[in-house]
Amino acid sequence: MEKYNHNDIEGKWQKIWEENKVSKIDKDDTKNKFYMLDMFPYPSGDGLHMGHTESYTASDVYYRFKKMQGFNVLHPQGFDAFGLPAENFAIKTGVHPAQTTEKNISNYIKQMKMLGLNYDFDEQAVTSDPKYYKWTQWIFQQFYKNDLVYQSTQKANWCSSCQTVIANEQVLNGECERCGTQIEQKKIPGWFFKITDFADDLINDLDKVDWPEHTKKNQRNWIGKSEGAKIKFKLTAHRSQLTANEIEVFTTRPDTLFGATYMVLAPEHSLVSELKDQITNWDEVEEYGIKAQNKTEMERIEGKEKTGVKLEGISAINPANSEEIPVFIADYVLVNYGTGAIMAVPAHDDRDLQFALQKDIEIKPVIAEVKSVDEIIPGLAELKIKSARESGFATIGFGLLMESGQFNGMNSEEAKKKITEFVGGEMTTNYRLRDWSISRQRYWGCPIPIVYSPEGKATLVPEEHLPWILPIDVDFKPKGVSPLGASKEFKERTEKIFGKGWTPEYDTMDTFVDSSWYFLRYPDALNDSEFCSEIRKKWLPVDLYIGGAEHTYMHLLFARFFTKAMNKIGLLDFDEPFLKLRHQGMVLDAQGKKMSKSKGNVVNPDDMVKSFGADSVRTYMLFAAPLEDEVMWNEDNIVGVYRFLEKVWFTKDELKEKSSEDVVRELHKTIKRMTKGIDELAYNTAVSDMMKFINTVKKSSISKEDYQTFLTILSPFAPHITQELWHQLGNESLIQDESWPKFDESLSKDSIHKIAVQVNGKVRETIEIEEGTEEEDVSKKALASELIKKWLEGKEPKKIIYVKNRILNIVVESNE
RNA sequence: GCCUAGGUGGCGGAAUUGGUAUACGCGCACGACUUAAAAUCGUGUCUCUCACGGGAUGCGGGUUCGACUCCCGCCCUAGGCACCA
Repeated sequence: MEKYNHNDIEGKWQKIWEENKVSKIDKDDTKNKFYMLDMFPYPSGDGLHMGHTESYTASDVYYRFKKMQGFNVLHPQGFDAFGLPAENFAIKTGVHPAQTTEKNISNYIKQMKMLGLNYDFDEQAVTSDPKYYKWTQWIFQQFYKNDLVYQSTQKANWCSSCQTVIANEQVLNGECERCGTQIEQKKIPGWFFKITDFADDLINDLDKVDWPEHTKKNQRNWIGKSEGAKIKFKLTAHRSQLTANEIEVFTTRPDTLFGATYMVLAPEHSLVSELKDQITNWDEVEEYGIKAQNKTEMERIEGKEKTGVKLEGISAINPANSEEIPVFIADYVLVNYGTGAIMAVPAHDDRDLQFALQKDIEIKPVIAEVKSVDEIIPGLAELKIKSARESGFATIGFGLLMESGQFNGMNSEEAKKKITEFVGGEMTTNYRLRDWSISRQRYWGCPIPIVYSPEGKATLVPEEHLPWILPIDVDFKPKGVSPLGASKEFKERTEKIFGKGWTPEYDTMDTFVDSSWYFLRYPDALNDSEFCSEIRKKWLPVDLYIGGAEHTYMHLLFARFFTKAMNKIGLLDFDEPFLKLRHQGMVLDAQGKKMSKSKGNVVNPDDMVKSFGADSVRTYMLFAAPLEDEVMWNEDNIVGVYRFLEKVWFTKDELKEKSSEDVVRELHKTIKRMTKGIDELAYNTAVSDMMKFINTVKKSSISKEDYQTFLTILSPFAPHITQELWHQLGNESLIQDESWPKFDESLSKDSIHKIAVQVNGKVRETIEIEEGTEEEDVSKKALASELIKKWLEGKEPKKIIYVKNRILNIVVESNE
């Protein structure tokens, strides 16, 4: 008996597969197409991590399964190669990001091949490659021409010491992660994509796609559509004299207008400075404004503590009841959501209530959560106030209006419109989604193909000059402007083409732009004259997309936006990029902790493959937990899968003329379950089904033919060992020649069922019945059992419930 | 704080979607083989009880003949929160 030597087998077949180019497909043949897409990795210096390993194996299994089912499967891979880590590395070491990236990519490819992942690396998409980003820039141009791009400013975290914008995640307790300097919020000018134009489509079209429900829910919440009203409040100053100023608020609850007992403006609201002369505590107001400016958005909205400052000398008039109410600025109101101002109804909004309790503002309930007027008891308002003060929670439900003048007794929904009308407001829709700011003050990104005239007017770089190449003569150290500003070549190139005094745009694009369309490139990755030819576009859209749940919001939303925008322009004839989406969970260490370099608990797939083989690593990754759950990488457990493969290996030496009947039945059952299981990406149970099968075989006997069928269904998980055995049995190429086996429905079912017999819901006996036994006969058999007779204690059954082939419940009495 | 998901043996997990809770794997214990060990094979392994039986799916309630599964209220963990990818 020959030992199972995974290293020899895997190396040998990987070499043969590469030489025979088994990953090549005819891309012009889209008749029976299936587009299987992976989220492409950022090629970091740490190499492929275990999360990639799981996700890519999952897709590789599905790819092999579909291929065996006769589909022409596109299964590409590429690299999201622009990004900050390479740039930071360059700042530290001076090594150019292009060099780092190239090195990392070749390492990634080596690792992917080592895992037996079958990609065609001749046609990749590498976002930092000018051949790729030429089309990123070209799409930017199309967006620009179609009025989907504009210039504006946005607040960002600014580190004055590093002289650069930094991400929220690099801000620790308000300080720069790198140098500890206090972070300020600075207004940065830049380019924006009009994603909000598509807000409604981005919500509604989720109905068209097969995605996890929670992912859809998250996207809807992120877009945050809310129906409400805009209502204007007049302002008074100097002992209640009306001023010319008004505050417009956005509210989703205009029905509670009579309960608005104060107003809040975002500290940055333009009206605040306009009212400077009327505000008698200006110093305090200004100081608060500066503090709020330097908080990140999350610091402002998190936590129960609400802060704010009353604008002394100013009041507003509640347009519903003409009452004079105080006006505050508070940082829990954000300037870029709604109108940047709110009417506050502490009785019916938790945040308003918290603020009101701190500032001792009147709480005025105006909604009774009841269905009929009779249920509104006297003193209800007082009760509600008391409960709000004690619990800290407002009542936010709907119901009938009270304490609201002529609207008393009206239901909330109707009152929304009526009250809005009454005060001259307007019903409107508001979104949480903001336009996409794509400018980054970074080097290692796609240059924005814009140049400025000496007068400062922005113009597109004409298509003939694309790719608008990222200059290489730069110093990576940030100096307050984008690194591209330091390039002599870039400036000279611009002046040479456009004339003296012209300057290029120095910012690069958000790397999310690159990854928002890469899947459109794969079908025709080598095309120099189009981003994708009409023939190759038939591969699109993606049939199945697998990737991490951490991309639930941004990447997936941006890619959907790109698809919709390109559809609108006429570049694509579909408007959803990913028909089916599934996530893979995170891979944690054996203690359930996230793997990170700083913790020193990173597991390297190379080492795992060396010790256990790619087949074991692949199969174990998928066996350890459901795909979408977290996987704890426990090295001790992988031996179970290794032993399973060894059993498969040695079974080759024990083949018999004929399979025993239980093996035949188990085989058909296993094929049936695997066919369904792989299709649903329920890989963990699919692997356990195969283990059960082998356990049956060990106790029985299997023929060569049935053994080969089993190798076929195992091959997507463990392609190397199955191919080797396939070869040893005298066959050619499993992956290229074999099709997915069919199962015999009648053989896949048990003929005898063990069913549980319950008395009053408790299992008291198990009986065996044949397939197709009538309910009556099942009852008879059960009632004839001595054990059951004993438990019935001679009482008459009240009710008998039979669930086919599963359970029979005899109800004698309820337990009273 | 807000949005979303999840809590089942010593551990990873299974449960035909409301029908015999703990499949499969790891670990552990005992046995076989061995001078011995490793490997392999076999048996056992939720818990309390001598037993008859009873109790367990994060905690507390509810619906049902029957609840890991559905409903209500808590607690804990994870992901995301717009310049990391």
